[in-house]
Amino acid sequence: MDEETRNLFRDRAAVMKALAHPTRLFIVDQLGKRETCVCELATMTGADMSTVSKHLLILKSAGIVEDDKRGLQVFYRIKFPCVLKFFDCIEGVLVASAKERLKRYSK
Amino acid sequence: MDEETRNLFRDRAAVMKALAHPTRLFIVDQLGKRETCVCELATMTGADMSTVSKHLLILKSAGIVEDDKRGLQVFYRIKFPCVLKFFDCIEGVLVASAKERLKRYSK
DNA sequence: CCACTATTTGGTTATATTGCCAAATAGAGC
DNA sequence: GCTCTATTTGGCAATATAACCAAATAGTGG
Repeated sequence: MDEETRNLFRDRAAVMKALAHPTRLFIVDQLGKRETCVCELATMTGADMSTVSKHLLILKSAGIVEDDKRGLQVFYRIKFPCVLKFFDCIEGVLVASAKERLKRYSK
Repeated sequence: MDEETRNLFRDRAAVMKALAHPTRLFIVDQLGKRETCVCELATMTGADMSTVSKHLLILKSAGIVEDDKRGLQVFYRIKFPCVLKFFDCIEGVLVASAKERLKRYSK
């Protein structure tokens, strides 16, 4: 594997990494419905606002979301809706795993 | 956010996490082309075979790949090709980020 | 059974991530 | 300017990940 290939997969992994957290996935899912401010996301997730803010920074740095300050509040929205479509694929993986587990135990 | 929702996003994140590593992304990409044995993946990635084996276990536990032992070798193949389609989305995110960075510096 | 090869497992150390608290920043309205 | 609210930033302790080496396991062929 050459340097360039290595860099390509490092960069791709960085984007995936940004998505690889329950709270961040929830946030992305929510932003897929409508743009939402930090305070509301904090209430929804039950996490500290500073924690949510950091999660949002991670998503923003990865280029997945963008923000928009209006008055005191900062609204975040999703930049790449294609990310949302991936959830169905994930869901398929989860369902299949659950079925296999079920089959294993019922034998 | 109720317990059930929390669990759902935890499970989804677990799958994303399995994908959120350069070597594992490379492996998934390669398995998308053809099933491949551990030894060849080790050569391709330049990583220790034990390291590759652990990465494969992570992907397998997540339900993304499956294995098939034939003789001394263990071949891995992808179970959910839809994962591969997500790469295009990621690529879009990366290209957009690169463009923005370029624009910022050329001003 | 022995030697050889492919793979997995265990263990250790280094590094990265997370979440909380406290403090800093920034805009709104009196 | 002061105060209140929303957000971000800094710092720290707890936890999770990763990579390497060595050792164990498993199948092959003499």
